[in-house]
Amino acid sequence: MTDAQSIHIQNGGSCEVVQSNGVTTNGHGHHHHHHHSSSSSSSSKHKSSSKDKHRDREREHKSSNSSSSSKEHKSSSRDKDRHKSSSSSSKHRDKDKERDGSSNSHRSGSSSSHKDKDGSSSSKHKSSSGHHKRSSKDKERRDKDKDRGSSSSSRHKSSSSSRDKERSSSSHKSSSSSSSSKSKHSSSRHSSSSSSKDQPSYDGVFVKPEPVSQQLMHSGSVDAFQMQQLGSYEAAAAGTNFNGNGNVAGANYKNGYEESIVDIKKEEESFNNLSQASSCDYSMSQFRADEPPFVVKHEQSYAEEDSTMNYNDHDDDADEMNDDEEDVPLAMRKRKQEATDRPDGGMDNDDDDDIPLLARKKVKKEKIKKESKEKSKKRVKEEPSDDYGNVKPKKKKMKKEPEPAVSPGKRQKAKAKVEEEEVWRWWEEEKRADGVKWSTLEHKGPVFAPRYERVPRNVRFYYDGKPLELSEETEEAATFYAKMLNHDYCTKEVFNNNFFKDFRKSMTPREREIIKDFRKCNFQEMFNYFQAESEKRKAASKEEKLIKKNENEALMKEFGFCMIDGHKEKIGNFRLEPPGLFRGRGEHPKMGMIKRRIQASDVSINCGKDSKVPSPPPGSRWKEVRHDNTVTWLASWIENVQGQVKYIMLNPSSKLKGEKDHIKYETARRLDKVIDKIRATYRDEWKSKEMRVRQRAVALYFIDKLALRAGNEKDEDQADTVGCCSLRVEHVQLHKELNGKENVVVFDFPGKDSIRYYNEVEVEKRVFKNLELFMEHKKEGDDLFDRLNTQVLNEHLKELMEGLTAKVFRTYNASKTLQSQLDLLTDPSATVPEKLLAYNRANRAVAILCNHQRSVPKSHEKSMENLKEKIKAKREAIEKCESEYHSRDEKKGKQLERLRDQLKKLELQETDRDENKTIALGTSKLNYLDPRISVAWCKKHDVPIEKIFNKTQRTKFLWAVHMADENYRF
DNA sequence: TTCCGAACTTAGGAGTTGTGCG
DNA sequence: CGCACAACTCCTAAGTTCGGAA
Repeated sequence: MTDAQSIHIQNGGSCEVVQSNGVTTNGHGHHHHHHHSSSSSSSSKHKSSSKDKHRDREREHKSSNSSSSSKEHKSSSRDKDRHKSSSSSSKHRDKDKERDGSSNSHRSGSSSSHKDKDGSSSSKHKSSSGHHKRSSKDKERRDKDKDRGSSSSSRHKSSSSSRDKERSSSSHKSSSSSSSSKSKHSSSRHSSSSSSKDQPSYDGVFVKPEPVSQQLMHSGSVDAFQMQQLGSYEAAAAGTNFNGNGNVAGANYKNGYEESIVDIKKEEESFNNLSQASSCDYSMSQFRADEPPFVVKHEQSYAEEDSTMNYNDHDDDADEMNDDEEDVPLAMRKRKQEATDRPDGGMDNDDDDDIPLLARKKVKKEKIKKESKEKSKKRVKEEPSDDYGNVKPKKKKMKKEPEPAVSPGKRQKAKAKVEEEEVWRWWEEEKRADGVKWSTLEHKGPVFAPRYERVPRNVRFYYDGKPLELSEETEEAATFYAKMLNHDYCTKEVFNNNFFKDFRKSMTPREREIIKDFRKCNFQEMFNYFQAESEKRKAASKEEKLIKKNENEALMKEFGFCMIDGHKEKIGNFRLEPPGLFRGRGEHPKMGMIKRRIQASDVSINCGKDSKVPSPPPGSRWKEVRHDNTVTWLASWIENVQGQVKYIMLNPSSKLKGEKDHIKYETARRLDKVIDKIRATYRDEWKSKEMRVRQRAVALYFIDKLALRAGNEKDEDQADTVGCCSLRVEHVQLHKELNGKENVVVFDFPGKDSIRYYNEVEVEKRVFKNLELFMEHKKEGDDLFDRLNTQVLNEHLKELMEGLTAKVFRTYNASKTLQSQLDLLTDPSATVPEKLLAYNRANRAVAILCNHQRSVPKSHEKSMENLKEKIKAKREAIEKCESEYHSRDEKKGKQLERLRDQLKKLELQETDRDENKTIALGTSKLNYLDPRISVAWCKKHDVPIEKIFNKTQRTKFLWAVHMADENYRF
């Protein structure tokens, strides 16, 4: 594999990941401190990115919130910071950044206006914090307004507003200030200035880190790493290299660790690929100014066009725009009207109102309430499958021999293969074609949450300083909050308000009469009690723990498995979710609401027609029992906070899940066969006369190159996060030139789970021009791609390849990247630990591409300090040794060598730990990387599979372990 | 034909367990 | 031998996509 070259190709434009180096992420460590910190000042809650922690704390302080909150800080803060808090601010910030100060003002203004429109509701919330909302929201608002009407929605709206607020406030740390000012928190301006670079942190949400600076990295080479990490990490790859000099990039890679890699190759590669870079690490990205994430290679190729086009461009574009009436933004259709606001202009005339697709936003659904509806019943399809007939013998699974095609008849008796016992080698059987998922299914039903146990009488709830006895239901609600007293959530106003509202609902009339002010509630004693209980549990004797463990196992044995088509399979989540407080991520408008206890009468059971129906708890009945073999769930219920259906399904090791997973990767491999054509097509479409086609082509380019998510529209009662199709004007900044790169697009937006995505990407000129066009006459809350949404995009993709959807690109680019990085980084003659390092780097490259982040472990800072201490001590030892060393002293010489070696190791560890601080490798390994690539790599390089996959992963990927040989290639 | 909800995948954090170290 | 930290498991929120209802 080493030949990297072959590999690269990957995307045409896309990504490539890091070349060699790229992979590494870099150290972020540093980052935090840097930037953000300063910004932190902003009081706003949001967190600034990096340092978040600190900030968080700050916030906490600031925030008044309930008394309770007091403590929380610590732990969570950071994490939260990243996500949650940041969110709000972030958005704004983004904008801020872009516009920065001046603009801000405008915005705010505008926003305000919008708000106004929105209406009342918003105002309220806003008041609290933010003010402005962004235009986008405006749209939403509009929608909402329409929908909801002004009234009630307030909350929601409010939520929306809140978002706005948040955004505003948060806005970047610094910049945001403007907005912030209003917002309560807002801090003032800190440095608003920070221009682009600063990070924009969304305050809340992203908290991440700061960029690391490159600093540390040991070697110079490091830079490269950093770069990569930062931004692209790889970006480097292409672009960077070039720009920077290819060498650099490439080289580093290892260097960090030391090796050098193939610079050359990389460079070449880089050309080919575009890079993807991604990431946001918060940290990184920011810093990385240097590198150019993408490569521009294409440009060259397309350059020609551009040139021509350029001239025309304007014209063309213009024309196009005008022309396209068709263009009307999708939204329009839905539109709400409100549209008026926008100046619209340019883009489409048509659109005048154009409401882009969005318009439609839905208001949330009140559905929740409706739960009743459940139509469910209908489905029951019991399709009689032949198989049915038999009831399955529950016998266990047999291990079947491997006969391929065997009919599904499962049961054969086990032959003697003992193998791993009951492994069901479904991958050796034929797949079922139709939508039928199983023939027979029997299970014991879900395990209910333990019933509430009252706290001892001496553990009291205080109201206004006086102990107050609570009814059972009220007390339970109080304990939900008490258990979280030290969590950051408790410092959030939305959380506290939502909780108190629901808390009051659970009270008896008399209690309700008394408890009217949340600030007078004191949960401290309860909190202390739970802490003590927790300690007690930890301190329990071995016997006690063992007993508990056994009980648990017994439960798992009884309810944790089901019989499906004659095989015993593990259930993924056989316990119903216990009641508690809803913990939404980011600035979720519903955080803090009480998730109520689920009763048998809330649960629908799905099982085989001829199987034994699980028995509900004595005295109760299931809401429904159905026999639908076209779905895979065993039980379902509607969760009250968001009104969505929750399910009990099988474990990832099951056939049902594994088969689907296999299909997913096969689809991605099919994409590999047509990717060149697709890339050529979308490039071509950048010149289309139709605005919608251009938008679609540019969006697809981002999805391919940056591995962005599709980006569905969201309701207002959810956190404001976006994906590719839902990007708004404020999430993107265009720079003709930035840090030595041309045509740079800076993405900064809250993605899934409110994780910040920050990336400075060098794009082809034509893309850049198109973006300018798309943004013309739009304001902050407007959709960047107003004629596009995920349905439209996926419909188009379906025409390009069967089964192709936006998410396939993520899977494809992730797996492709792993394959190419492994080829590039693995030295066949290296030792196993070295190979593992290479594997982890390849994995890291993917994680960066996909922007998989994690909060910095709470103990990270401390552990880094410890490590630094050790390094320092080691250095001193070396110095001492050196001073005592006289050239002929062999002993000393050896000792010196040894010490230097140890130092190197420690430094390596430091880098590695720091680099991984904000990067989560598990998500990509579990969901995006074709396991066969890893299996083949292990087989080829004699690396035990256990080194790569832990036990859970091995069971999930058992099919891959059996299917792939060392020659497998994605 | 659009709209909407059901179904299923992807995601990070909390909590628990394992483990190497001093 | 307890500790610090990493590894892993569990949990459930938050996405995407599909297909059926209206």
